[in-house]
Amino acid sequence: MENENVSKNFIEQIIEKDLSEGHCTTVRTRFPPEPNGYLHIGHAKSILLNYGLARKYGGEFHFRFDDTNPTKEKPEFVESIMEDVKWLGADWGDCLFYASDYFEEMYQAAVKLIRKGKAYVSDLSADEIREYRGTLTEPGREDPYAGRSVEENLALFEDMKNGKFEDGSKVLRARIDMASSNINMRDPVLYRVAHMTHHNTGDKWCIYPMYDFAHPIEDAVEGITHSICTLEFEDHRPLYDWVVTELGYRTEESGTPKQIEFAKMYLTNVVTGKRYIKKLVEEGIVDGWDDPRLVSIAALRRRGYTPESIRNFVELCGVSKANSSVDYAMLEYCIREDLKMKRPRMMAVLDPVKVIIDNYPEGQTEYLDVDNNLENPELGSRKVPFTRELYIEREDFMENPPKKYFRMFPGNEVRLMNAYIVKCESFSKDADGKVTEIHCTYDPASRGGNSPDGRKIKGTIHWVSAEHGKKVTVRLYENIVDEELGVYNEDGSLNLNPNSLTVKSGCIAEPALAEAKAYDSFQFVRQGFFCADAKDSRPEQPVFNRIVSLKSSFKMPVN
RNA sequence: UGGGCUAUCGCCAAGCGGUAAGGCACAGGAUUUUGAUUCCUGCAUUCGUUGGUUCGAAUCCAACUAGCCCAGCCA
Repeated sequence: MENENVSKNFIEQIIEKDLSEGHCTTVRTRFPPEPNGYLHIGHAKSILLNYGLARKYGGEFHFRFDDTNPTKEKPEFVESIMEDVKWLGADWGDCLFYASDYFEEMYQAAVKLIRKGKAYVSDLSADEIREYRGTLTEPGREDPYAGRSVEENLALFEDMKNGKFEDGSKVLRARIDMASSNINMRDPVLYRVAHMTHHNTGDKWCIYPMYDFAHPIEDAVEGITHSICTLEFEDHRPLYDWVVTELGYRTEESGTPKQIEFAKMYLTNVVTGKRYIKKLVEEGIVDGWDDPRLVSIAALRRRGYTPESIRNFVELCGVSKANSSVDYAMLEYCIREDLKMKRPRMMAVLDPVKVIIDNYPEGQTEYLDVDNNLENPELGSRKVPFTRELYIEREDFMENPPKKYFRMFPGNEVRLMNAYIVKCESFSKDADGKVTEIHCTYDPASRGGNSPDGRKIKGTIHWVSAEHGKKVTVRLYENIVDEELGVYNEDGSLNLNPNSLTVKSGCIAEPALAEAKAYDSFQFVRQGFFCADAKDSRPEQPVFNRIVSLKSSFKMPVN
């Protein structure tokens, strides 16, 4: 972010222009979620964008719950949202706000508009309002109640506030232009009646402001300079401007608060829509909002993604106004990049086959010194037990290897990582032709995996002592792919691809891995990055979720 | 078919009248005790299309085409 060479995105350009032309003297941004669900990767972009901008220009970042509609909001969601924002590292300091704290101010603002003749109380029903609004191609018609006097409107609005009217029986509308080509300007509803207990204000209010009226006021009250939101609000900007100028919050010179829109982020091949995620959760297809297959912040955390990797990802994606879908490979690149230097690299065999070293003493255990991360000595080292009987990966042995296969096959020498060079002498198969046991001899002079005579050993494979190895559960997740789910069908049918979750129960890991604690993550040698599941880990047998696999493996030649 | 917005490599994305940054992905090659990493190398004579202005256009103008958003008392 401090890099001078990085080009500025369009929002930064707007801000710098405002700063240099004196439209504002400081920068204040905000992240205003409605507590009606869990945050996902798309929100992370908004959070980090707003937070990053505030930091970059030495301004302030506000975290505000946009809780103006009690019918959809729950305290459970404010908890989870707070946790996620904190985890992402967007430090809001003491700038935590609730839109509901401004209800009085908003009420007074509405009264002000009525006094100016810019708002009126309407008795039209929701259906009637829709009818009067017209369509995309036809203008709307004047509300029959638009002619009420200021005094009448004042009295009616006060009665609305005092609970004299049923839900839906009256609304306060702005008086703008029923013929506007922008439907949002056709006398939008400012306040509706809803006799409902609000999670923050309780039963104090029975009228609640609409987003279009509330949001500009919230921004203005907090001194937000740049109100950054997504593209679908572009058509609302004239209304935002109307509210903020009619109420005198914004003058010609200042120009702030101002709304700026950017394109939402979509990821290829994953379900990003809050609506769909909600459905998956409610139908029990996934195991909660933090199911590792989802891209909610909670899920990414449980899966083992780090805040740093997500920050970097968002940075890499950039900001623009063009609708786009970022390749999932970009996210995977970011987590690999972040973890590779800072996590221990351990050995675990996902699909074990037994290896016996015939010339190694029976009953002997050697503890070999192994660096936790060859590229980062700061991570120290550990002792790994080596014995006569071991497990290696089934795919690391082939009876009839194709060309350029340089792992284990009869007569070939390979290096057991950090241990010894061994030569495959023989093997046995069961009735189905499945390899059951492989016999090797080892070169005692090659301790640590060195070749004392300098001979080249092309293949290095990982292994686990049969005697000391511990069982761990490993889950290899595939992302839930849109097409396979059928989430976009008319009937909203959902078909979960059975391959989207694979449990490999037979995984044998080196002892150190059995001690993993929640959220500990490791690079399993040649298997990718894994994270100890915070929800399912048991002391006796930890569960690891794969974060992302390593880039490639041997590609079998096609004959 | 009213209004708003967008269009630059497979995917993001710079560029703001002076002759197409960068990243991901991909493909070669070198090093390697992870077929990982690292390291080189390659990867848009062309910017949705067609015209125009200009010595010069992805950048300005015009027309067209495609995609997204808007008719909640949701946000």
